[in-house]
Amino acid sequence: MGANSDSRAASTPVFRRVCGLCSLQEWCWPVGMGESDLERLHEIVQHSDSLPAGHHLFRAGDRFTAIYAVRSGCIKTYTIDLNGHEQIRDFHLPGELLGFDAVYPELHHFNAKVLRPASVCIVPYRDIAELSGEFPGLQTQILALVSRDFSRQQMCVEGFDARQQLAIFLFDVERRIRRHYNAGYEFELPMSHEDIANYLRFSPETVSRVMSKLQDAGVIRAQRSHVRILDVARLGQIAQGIRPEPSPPSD
Amino acid sequence: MGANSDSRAASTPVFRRVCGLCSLQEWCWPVGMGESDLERLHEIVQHSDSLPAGHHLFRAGDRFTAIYAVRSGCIKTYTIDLNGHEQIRDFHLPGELLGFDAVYPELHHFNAKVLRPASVCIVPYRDIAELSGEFPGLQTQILALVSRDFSRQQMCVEGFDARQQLAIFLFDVERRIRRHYNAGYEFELPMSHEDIANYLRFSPETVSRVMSKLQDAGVIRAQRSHVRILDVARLGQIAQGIRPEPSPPSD
DNA sequence: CGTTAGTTTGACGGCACTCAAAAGTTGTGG
DNA sequence: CCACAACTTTTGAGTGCCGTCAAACTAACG
Repeated sequence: MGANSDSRAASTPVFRRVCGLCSLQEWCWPVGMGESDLERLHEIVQHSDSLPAGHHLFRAGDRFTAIYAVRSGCIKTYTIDLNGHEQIRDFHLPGELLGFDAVYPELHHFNAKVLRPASVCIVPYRDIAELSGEFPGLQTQILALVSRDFSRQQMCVEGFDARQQLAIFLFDVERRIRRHYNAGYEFELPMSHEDIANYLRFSPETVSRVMSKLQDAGVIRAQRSHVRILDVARLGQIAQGIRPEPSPPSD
Repeated sequence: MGANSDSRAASTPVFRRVCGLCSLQEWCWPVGMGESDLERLHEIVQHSDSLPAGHHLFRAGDRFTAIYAVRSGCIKTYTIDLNGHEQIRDFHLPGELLGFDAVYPELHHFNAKVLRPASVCIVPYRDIAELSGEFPGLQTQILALVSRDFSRQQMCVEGFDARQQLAIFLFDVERRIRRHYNAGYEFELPMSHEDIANYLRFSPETVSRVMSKLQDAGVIRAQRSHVRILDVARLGQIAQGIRPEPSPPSD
């Protein structure tokens, strides 16, 4: 799975070729880290090869050993409920972390499965704990990242109807994708309608219907998973529950 | 607001009288802490007097300075959306923490308001960060607490219909209350039906209706906010989405 | 080119929301 | 102690959104 313990060329600082070049570094770890810190960090981070769709990073019940950072592709975390139905907890795109759910009690609550071919960084938790002692800034950074993901994940539950929830979802996913691949509000949804429906807790048919309605309204253009946001402002308004009706903000 | 800087009698270790006697200590902080650690901890923790219902611990937009631990009473965190409607994020009962939402970017996202007269411990975040350097176990403990609250808060969104969601809610609240006041599955809901409805994202009428149905089914006995769980096992099954119908687990 | 999985579209039904009013509870002042 | 007001909870009737079931359509893959 990993591709870490290979040739550590002596002359050039190897972390430049891995963590140093990684587009994630500004997101994942404090930018203020010095070179020696980065080198130290690189020693404990494992970098995976490309993982095929369907591959599991970990499964519910696995012992918690590491935190993962997505470098490319898409990974979903999910559980299986008592009726055997899949329940998706979150989608993880490049620049995002997963595995924190398991910090306590050191067991994974979720399954993590690759949706689109993905490569990840694997950060052993024990080493993080050690490093935190040396660099107080690191633990603050970790809490900040957890806090960020925490806040974000609550967003999609905020919608009052399917239309608003889907608008929030599209708005959010587009923004997260654009951070790494800017393509002018045009993008591929890395997950199926069925997965979206599962995540937002409605049926695949509803995803389709609401997409069509948004398209009819001229807000987006969507054919299957290929989406282009035509009216960003309007989509944002819908996501925020602003109806083009009455009710001035002065309540 | 605080009542911390009063007579520190020299002879008896004062932290015993405050943090040492506090019923929260086993929940809030590592039990493995030595006496000197506890003493140090007590120095930085402020203990509030009883706060009246309606009092705000902090408001959205406030600068993040401290984490709060509830000692008694009930506190709700909520936001106000663009239409001026309150949206409750969570209820905080004795033994639980709040304020972590603001770790990044050091601003509170939520309002925190006392529902039932409450007393809290106030832990300045700067001091926590300092202490964490000395005691590596502390930051692990904090992450664990965040992780615990994180997991718990996701529960109530898991229900597929009002019946299941309310069952989850009652089951959860009863358990959390019983941790500190064991009264044989009989308890007072510390929040109004309107707050419950807001939190679970349905109408107060639905709360009433579903409560009545659960009572008719002999699962609970409920008059207004006074609730007694009659059939714990059944309530748990409802919460887990188990219908007394077909669908064997072999899918 | 056939098979399969995923998406779109339609018809129908049920759960929960809205509107509305009655009943119960809490707080205040006489 | 009682009367009244303000609020919360309960109960009922009507409506709409979304889920289920079903079928047609499209894309992907061998």
